[in-house]
Amino acid sequence: MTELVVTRFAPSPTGHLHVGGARTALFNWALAQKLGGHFLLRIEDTDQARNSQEAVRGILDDLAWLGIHWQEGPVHAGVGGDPRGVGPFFQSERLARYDAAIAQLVATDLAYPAFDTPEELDALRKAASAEKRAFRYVRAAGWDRSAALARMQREPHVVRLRAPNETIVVHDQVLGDIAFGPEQIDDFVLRKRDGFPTYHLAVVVDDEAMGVTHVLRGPEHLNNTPKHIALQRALGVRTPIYAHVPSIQNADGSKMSKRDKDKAARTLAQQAFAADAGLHARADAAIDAKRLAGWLGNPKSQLETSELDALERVLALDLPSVTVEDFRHAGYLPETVNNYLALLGWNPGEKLADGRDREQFSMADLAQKFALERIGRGNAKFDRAKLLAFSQEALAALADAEWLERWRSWCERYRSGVAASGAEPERVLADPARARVFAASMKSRCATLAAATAPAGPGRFALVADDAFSYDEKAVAKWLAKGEPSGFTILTSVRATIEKLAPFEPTEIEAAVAQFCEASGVGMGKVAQPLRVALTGTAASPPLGETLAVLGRAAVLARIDRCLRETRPT
RNA sequence: GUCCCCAUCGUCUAGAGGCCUAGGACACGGCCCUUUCAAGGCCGCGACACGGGUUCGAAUCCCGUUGGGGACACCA
Repeated sequence: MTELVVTRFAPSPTGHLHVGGARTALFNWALAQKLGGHFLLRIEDTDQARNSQEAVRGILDDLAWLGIHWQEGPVHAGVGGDPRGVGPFFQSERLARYDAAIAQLVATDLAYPAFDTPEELDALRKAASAEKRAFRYVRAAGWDRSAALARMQREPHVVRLRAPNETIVVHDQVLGDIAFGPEQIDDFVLRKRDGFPTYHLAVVVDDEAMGVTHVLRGPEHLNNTPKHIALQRALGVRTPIYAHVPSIQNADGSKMSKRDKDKAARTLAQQAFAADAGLHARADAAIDAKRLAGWLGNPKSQLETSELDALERVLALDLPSVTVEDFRHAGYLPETVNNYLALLGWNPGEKLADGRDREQFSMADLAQKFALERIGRGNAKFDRAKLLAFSQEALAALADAEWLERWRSWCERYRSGVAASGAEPERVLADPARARVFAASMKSRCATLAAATAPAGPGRFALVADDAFSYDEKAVAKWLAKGEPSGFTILTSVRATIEKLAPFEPTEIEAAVAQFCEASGVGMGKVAQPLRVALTGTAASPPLGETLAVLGRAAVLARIDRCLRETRPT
């Protein structure tokens, strides 16, 4: 009888999923798929101090967007997971289980109550560090069990495990066997003063209760693993298979974390305020002035996610993307994020027919090919340029209709930001034929969905009103004012051709313009560039046929007229 | 400070003792294509951290050095 493979992702609800967490979730999901097992989601909300419903919702939403679905876990108002959803798996709702484990351990004298105050422990730690030795909690000599148990009934206390006096070997599937000597496992806390379990207890009890067979997690947990094994032995339960994946770092080698955004925001905000004191008024409208001042002055403080978002918006800060939501906002496809993340520390090890390594794969490929043996051991730096290149390629590979659908829903979700940039997606979306041309011409020109609406982006010209763009002076001088005949003259005559043209589609437009060139004996550039300047304000745009077709005849004529009116010297 | 982990082009990586003159991708540079901007095609630049072993033979195994990362909470 083979055991059902169960993997899990167990985030604590402190904000949107960051890339490291997303990759861990993805790997766990993939392993379960590969082995025909279950992937479950468990919210580790045992810290009463930092814990938010909003964050839970955000994480669930992030996972659902990525397409990482759980067979077992929280059921949350239509977000992600299996509709049969077993759960909810919130540790805060499972306190009875942890207490039962504690009772068992205390009864067998494998755990004991301790009454030290946080201040006392703090003093001990300081003393240890002053003497340059490692602090290790040990039960005082002459400890009286029955007195302690009696005292436990009436005094606030924590419960600690009696750490075993033995070396514990972790059989890590990525790193190999790692030995931890007894001096590295002290009598750590299992249950806090507030009655909530610590992470260590909750994780061990739940992994056992949920039948978890494989634990894939970040490297920060490696040193916790011997503690977990010690606890499993005390409890008399199995030890799952462990695998620790390397961390994801910033370009400078520091660990990639949510704090990076906060730090970058402080620096950028200070610069912005220094450059323009008037910005203070705008910032004050968005977030509490006192909070803002406190945060600016104290590098250790952090803004709430909502405050940070508000500040980012009003000051137009360009903050680094670190969470899944950031990348979604930045216009990446979920499959691209998954693909890139998976490649950070894992690869399928396949060669393509042309000799290149397989780097691009789908979720289905991942589910089929994922294997622990191919997880790398070194840390990986997050390379935004490569992600962008992946995004570019994935977007270009989409069918026009698909691109359009993705772009439409992106625009809807981030409507306010799109509007703030001055883009009006409805302008092209309103007409299916024009929308399709837009999609086709944006696909190879946009590395992200957001690029299409960006203020200086390639789709800009099609998304603004006919009188809402300005003319690049240099382009006007070079392509309209100069030459014999001048661009203005050519514009006037080509206008007549355009006015009569039907159907108004890329191929026909291209042909008509080519014919016009032929007939009037001027080169293509002499016609195309003046048209581009008149239509988009600049000399750069998609091919002429696409540019005109996207705008539609009425807009094209209106823009030519406006250009003649506004830029032609009288 | 103590403990743990890691180490191939700038970055992600392939590499399981001879297939390695170390392969691919991104980035970068050049050329081609071209009505502009892209996209695409071709070419180029570019790495086994260092020092000792083991072996007929080391990027690959062992030891040390150096460098990087992580952990040392009543956070997870």
